[in-house]
Amino acid sequence: MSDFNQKQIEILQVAEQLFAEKGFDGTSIREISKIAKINIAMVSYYFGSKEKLLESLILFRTSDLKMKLDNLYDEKVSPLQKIEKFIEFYIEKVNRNKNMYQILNFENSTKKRVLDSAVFIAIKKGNLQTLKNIVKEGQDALIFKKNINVELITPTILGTYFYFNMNKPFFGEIFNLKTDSDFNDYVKFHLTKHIQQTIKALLIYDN
Amino acid sequence: MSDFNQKQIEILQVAEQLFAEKGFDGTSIREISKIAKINIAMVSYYFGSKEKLLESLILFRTSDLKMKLDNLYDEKVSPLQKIEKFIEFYIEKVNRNKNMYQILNFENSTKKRVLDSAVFIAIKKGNLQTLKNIVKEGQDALIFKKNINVELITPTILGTYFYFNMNKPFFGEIFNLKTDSDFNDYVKFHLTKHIQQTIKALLIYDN
DNA sequence: GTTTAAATTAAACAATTGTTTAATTTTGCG
DNA sequence: CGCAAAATTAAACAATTGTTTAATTTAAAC
Repeated sequence: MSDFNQKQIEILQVAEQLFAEKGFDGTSIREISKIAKINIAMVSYYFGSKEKLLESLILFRTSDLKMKLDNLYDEKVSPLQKIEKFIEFYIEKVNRNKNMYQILNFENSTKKRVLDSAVFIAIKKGNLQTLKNIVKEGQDALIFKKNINVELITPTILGTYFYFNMNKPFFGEIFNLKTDSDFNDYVKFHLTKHIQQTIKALLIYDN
Repeated sequence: MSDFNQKQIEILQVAEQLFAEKGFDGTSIREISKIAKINIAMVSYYFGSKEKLLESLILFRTSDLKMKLDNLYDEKVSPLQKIEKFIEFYIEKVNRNKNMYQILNFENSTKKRVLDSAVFIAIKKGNLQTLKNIVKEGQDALIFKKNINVELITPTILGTYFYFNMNKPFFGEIFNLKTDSDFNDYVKFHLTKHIQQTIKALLIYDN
């Protein structure tokens, strides 16, 4: 497993925050060092380089990104409730790790760094399979309609969340969300519900 | 209006491409100059600074970002068809200006630069109003259900698109999209349809 | 307490950054 | 042509970047 000592973890946490706020290229080692209250040489000493610091951060957080949604499949609840729970867990998890996702989303779209996408593709495929199982169960029970493009459900779930998050100033204004707490509450109680309703409608309504 | 000469436009186009690919901080003026085949001093000469180059780029593209969807409101088509057209136009426009949106999305989430969000908030509010008009029309005609959180529809429309775009490697693999042309075709014919179906279901299906 | 390895430091390193300067070339107009 | 403004250039600039060095301090083991 990831064997980082306390000092390393502190550095990683500061780096995570700054990378999310200002981007990898927009963050300097001196800035990280200053906030983490360490000497600039410590980053190279512990991680080797700035690039490897990012790799270590991803390694450090990867376990957090893995969803344990498989148990959902066995539960004795209706497919509809499984979908609701799937979305609730997903949004909650992504929202808890929003800084890491912010970093990954950007570094992934950027052509500068090639972060090992094989790991993340594997995770995404796992989550997709879980979703496929639930959808199939709902279709077999004649609750969900046929001809569902399951692969595009996750983009709608996470995309809605990310777009909402990326446009914090706009939605903060029109929904009058002043603090981070207000924002998180809105995500938890209203945005999650919107996404649940959207996906449920998509799965059920046959036009 | 924006009075940029041909040389300036060439620089802006190169900058747009590179900023989208590598981020603002990840792109150097020398890199832009090299590709645009100009002297590095020309950027300062024409735009003042790198930061102002970004501002000029935004100014240069802002008119492209404005949607002319208002005419949609008057058309003699059903609210359902208006929604379909709204989404089709929206996705088409965003996809055509994807580089600019990529830049704006990132620079907007970053706490480093404060790009004048007032302009974009105004644009977003305008689009939102158009959508509200359509939804209200559908509700009055008893086609759409009551209690729709219209503000969250755009996040679902654009969020789905952006998430799909941000994860090009993943979706390229599972959908076997090898070229950019394949990708654009998938967006145009399948992703757009998915989003249309999703929003229509959300507007109609009452659980 | 001595010794050895790990941790920490300040300083220097070369490379790259955005920007400016000052000189030269090109352009357009009378 | 002659001339003034605009465009273009190479060079230098100071600042910041990531990284390394070599010396010092701290910690742990014997």
